Amino acid sequence: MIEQILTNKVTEAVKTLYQSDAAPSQIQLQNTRKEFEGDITVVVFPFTKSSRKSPEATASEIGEYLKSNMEEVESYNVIKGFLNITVKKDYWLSFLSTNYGSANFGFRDVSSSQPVVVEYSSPNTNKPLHLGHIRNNLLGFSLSRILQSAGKKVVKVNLVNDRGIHICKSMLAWQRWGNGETPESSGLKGDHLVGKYYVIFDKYFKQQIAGLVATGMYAEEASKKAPLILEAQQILQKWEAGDKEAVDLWKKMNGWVYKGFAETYKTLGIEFDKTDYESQTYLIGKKLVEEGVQKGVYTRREDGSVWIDLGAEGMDEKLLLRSDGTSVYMTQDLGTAMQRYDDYKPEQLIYVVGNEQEYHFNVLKVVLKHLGCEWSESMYHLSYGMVELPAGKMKSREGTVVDADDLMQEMFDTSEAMARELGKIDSFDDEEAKTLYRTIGLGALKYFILKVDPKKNMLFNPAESVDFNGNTGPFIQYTYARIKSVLRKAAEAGYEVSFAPSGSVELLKPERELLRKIHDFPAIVTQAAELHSPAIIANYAFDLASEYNRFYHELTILKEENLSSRALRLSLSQFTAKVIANALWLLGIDVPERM
RNA sequence: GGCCUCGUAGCUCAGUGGAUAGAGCAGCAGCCUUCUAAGCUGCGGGUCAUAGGUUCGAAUCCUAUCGGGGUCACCA
Repeated sequence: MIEQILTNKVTEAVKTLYQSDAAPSQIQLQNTRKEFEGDITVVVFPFTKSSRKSPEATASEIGEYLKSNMEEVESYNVIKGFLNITVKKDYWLSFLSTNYGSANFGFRDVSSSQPVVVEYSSPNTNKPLHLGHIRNNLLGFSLSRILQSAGKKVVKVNLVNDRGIHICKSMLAWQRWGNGETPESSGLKGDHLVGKYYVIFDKYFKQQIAGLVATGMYAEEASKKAPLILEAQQILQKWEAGDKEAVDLWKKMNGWVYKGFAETYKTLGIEFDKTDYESQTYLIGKKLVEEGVQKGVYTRREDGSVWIDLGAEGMDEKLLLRSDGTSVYMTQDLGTAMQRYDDYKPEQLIYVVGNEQEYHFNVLKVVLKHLGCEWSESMYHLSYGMVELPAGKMKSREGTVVDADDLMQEMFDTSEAMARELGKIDSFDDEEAKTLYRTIGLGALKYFILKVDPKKNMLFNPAESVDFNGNTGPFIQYTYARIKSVLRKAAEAGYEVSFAPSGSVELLKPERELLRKIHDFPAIVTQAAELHSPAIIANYAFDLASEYNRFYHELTILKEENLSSRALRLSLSQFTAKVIANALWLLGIDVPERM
């Protein structure tokens, strides 16, 4: 890579010219801004201390040194403290000809021995997936692909929260008001059916609370004493005791939900290597807590509850086990983490979980450390922000959640309407058209969500998310499809899409800009993996597509009569298509051959 | 209240130590006998929340203040 060579040569220049060692952090390279001539810019301000000359003079001296000592340098110019280097076209052309046919340009082979474990999705089994889960799923899936492409072995894990009081609420409501309704009899997706009874529970529960409050009870007390919640707790106790009736119902309803989830995951296009269930891992956690008590790092109180005091770490006292011996959230996560470590000895253990749980994960890390698990340092919480709606926050109880299945269907419908309006599918058969609606609808949704920095809260505006113009997934997909069309036309005309480097071919500005952009891709993948941010890839993909569109409009391709130029532009187009496809693949977005 | 986090154009977002802070949307004006107009070009739009500080250089780092969000459960 040219950047590496340049870094070395600049170090050498500073050493030779000023008898001084430049620290790696002092060597700042950046892409030259478009309004100036050049490809790569060296910022020379850091060297003026050792040169004891003006920034301009320093830049000129280094520029002169590079020009005579580095064969890739064509020329240079100096503006203030910025040394703009123009790289020889031979470098660019050889970069193009050696890489344009490579299927996995920008991706590294998997080289790590220990895997990175990415846990994401992690749904509760009492209601269907919603918009918040979509952000989670897309981030987790995309991050997995990014890490893998940066050379990591990746294991994608889903941790299903299949036990607890919330499930029992749905079970109770179904027993009482369900009349034996099943997904088959109702025509509802399993997860939606179970979610329906969760809502029914809540409705009657609220009525009971209101009734108790009317008799003079405080609301807080009423919510603990309402008959429905007491019954749900009884079911939970029965379940923990292994009561057959409770367990059978639990299995049946969870089965419906899993079927529904599987469908949603499939439509969304995400998958897992392994699925864990909390009903199986919470016991490991309990054992760990016992161990901690025996080691004396956790303390058991008189009532039987177990605590850890994290005052020394600037945190609170934290409950690890209830007085009745049942486990809490932290207990389960301890168990799950330990199991992950035992199974994989991961290089890094990544949790894709909302930022409202930041404190929880900080505590989890420290609690494990107290147990002597130094590996807890390798846990990384990818803490993403909430998805807000124009009307405000999503609240399941107020019916303001955006259901995942509904949302995807809406995207498909909109893309269909749009494609018809634009007359895009006249030559498509039904099957191909349907695939296109899905590809584009999902492309719009995924890009809309992934282009935002994970850690930030984001606003989901339904009207804007179905927009297919501008900075959107479909714009990028369209750029790809158009390149494919050009390549098809070229093949029909008998032009060969191959590039033989030739000294006589010119490299015009739009071509050079496009090549520079493509040249950045491998570095972008590395950066995205380091920062755990699919948004970096998304924004890059848009920049690249924009760059191609400028190239496309400024230069003819098929009508170009100079053979070398046409070959250059065709191979450049093909290269761009490949990189766009690779970038979108990292985001889990498919590309259409035609649109 | 303690801790965490965010605040950039009318709106949604890029930009985390470098040049005159960028896109898209929305608004206005152009471009389809042409390789796909889901596109391209142009115009207008900014006290980078505020005030200090560090630095040759700050939207970016530090401190304080203001504003939004989160969190501090024998919920998950």
